[in-house]
Amino acid sequence: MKKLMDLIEQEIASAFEAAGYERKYAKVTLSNRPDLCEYQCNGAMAGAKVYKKAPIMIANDVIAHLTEKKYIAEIEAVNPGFINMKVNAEAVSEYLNEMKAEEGLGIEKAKEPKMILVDYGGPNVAKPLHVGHLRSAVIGESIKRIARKMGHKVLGDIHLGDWGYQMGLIVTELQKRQPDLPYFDESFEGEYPTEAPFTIGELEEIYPTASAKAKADEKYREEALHATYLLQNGHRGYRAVWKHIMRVSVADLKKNYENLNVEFDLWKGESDAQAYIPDMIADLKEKGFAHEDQGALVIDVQEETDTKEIPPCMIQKSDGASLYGTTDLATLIQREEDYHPDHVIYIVDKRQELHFVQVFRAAKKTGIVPEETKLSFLGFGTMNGKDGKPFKTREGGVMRLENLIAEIEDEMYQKITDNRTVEESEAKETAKIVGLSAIRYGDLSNQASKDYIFDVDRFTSFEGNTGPYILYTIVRIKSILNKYMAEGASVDGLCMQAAAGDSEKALMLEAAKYNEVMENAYEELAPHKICAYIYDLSNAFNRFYHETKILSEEDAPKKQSYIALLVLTKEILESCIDVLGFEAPERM
RNA sequence: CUCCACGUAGCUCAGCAGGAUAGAGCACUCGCCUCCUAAGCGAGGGGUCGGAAGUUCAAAUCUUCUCGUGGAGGCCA
Repeated sequence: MKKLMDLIEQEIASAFEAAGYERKYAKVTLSNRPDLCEYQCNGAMAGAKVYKKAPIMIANDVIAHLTEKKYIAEIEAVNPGFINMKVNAEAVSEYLNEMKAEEGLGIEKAKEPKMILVDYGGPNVAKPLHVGHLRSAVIGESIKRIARKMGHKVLGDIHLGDWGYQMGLIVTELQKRQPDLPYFDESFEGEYPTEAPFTIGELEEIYPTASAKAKADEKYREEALHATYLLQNGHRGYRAVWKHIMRVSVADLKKNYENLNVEFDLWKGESDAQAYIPDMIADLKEKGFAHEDQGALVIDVQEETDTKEIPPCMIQKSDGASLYGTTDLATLIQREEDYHPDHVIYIVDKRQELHFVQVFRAAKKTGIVPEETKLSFLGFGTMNGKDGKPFKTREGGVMRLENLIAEIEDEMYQKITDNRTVEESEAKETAKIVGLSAIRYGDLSNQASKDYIFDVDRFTSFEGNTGPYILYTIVRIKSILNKYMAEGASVDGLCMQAAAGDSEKALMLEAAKYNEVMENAYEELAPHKICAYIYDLSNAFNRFYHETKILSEEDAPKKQSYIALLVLTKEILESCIDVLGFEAPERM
């Protein structure tokens, strides 16, 4: 359904037209002076020059020609030329009733759904997830869900780092430790064991050990490089080891992402793109897109309008090996073949921006990706500790994601048991749910592109702009609705009446913004706008709650109207937190 | 050195397709539970929006310069 602001704008636009002014000046915005009005239009001032009239005259003119007044209840021109409006409470309640009855709470879904692919996560196999992986996972998941909410067809791809030197290192170290394994017996022709020769714990230890050895020992490094080469060229035993690594590691990653409530539709990785590389390189050479430069194979991506030098996109090192640009391009070929996406969104550390500029340009220039396909880079900032420096453990090491989650859950558990007496198992479960909201909301409430400070105390607080505060608000509503239903009444099919009080109307106007906020968050790929919105909505609800005795209201239609408003508020909040990737408990 | 991002209250952050008195939260001071979760609500103090010019009727928002911080700049991702 249409946005409330657009409905208001239509009325005022007709008045602009009737008064002889262009409709485009009728842009309506939310009032920045809530003490004066609810909505405003500043078009009279914008048009003053064109029409050579004082803004206030235009404003008065427009008001005089306002004939449709379904939504605009009060309108007033104020110097120098503001047009201030208040909305008809009756129309707002009707709007909300319609919204409540609709499937998607009034969201106007895309008429032509796009195929969108979100590339996020990006963990390396055989390495534990650390806090650096949090942002990509949380932001990507949210972008995916927002786009889905807007009616698009969206696939999330984890894009595993599962190929290359790191794998060679593990194979080499494993061979040193267990040389008798059949994988390393060149004459072995039988079936390899189905059981992996290591656990995830061992794997996580093998990699850093091997990496350290390679740095210290040139010979070891060469062995690892050779193992990498053999693996990539189909060495039977190494491939079998690689499959074990993948199976063990992916199982562990799935578990960890599940704990974070992050779900990938595709578990593709760099290895999947590998098959496309030889043809791609041959093709790029043949068509003249790629040329040799200082021994490496590159694609020029410099454009005339550039103010700075953009280095070429490198697709092959001088030793013939491929590198991340190669894989990223090949992955695009694969995606084009498999899904033909209209839009690919990369959720990656912002420091990789230049690399993606190169890849995007190369992809477009070479026709790997059609001209009309949108390629977006959503770069996120660093997660810092309280000291403003990259987040570390107390000992100064890299913090594992699962440890961070556990720490937050403990903190939450403490708070829950300190505040109320709850059963052990329920407290644990609630701590988990609320803890996750604290982490995600803490991250998402900041603009993705900026660095932010991860402050455990602040994020787990129940006060202020935090996940727990939002959940607390939802729980409050649920509690009232449960009591209402316990009296034998049903919450279904109730309708709202026009708001009688200020806090009620404020809550209603806030609720009416839902579809607009969601659309805007989608267009700008900005989950933090949803956070800001539900914080406002929660505040509006809590104010209303404080002044209004809902269950003890004696006027039955009024009471039902309150309940209907509560149901709608709850549904909006739940829809928003779902898009942010967490949910509300029954009690807390 | 070149390019990019950021700089808003003591702290953490919004606002930045220009609009009226720059907003929250935390912290600080005060008030509100015989009443649906006080993990709440209300009130108060706290700002030359890093600095300087410019564009405009109007600049935190746009442009240029400048200072500070962080980042990137062909064979790691």
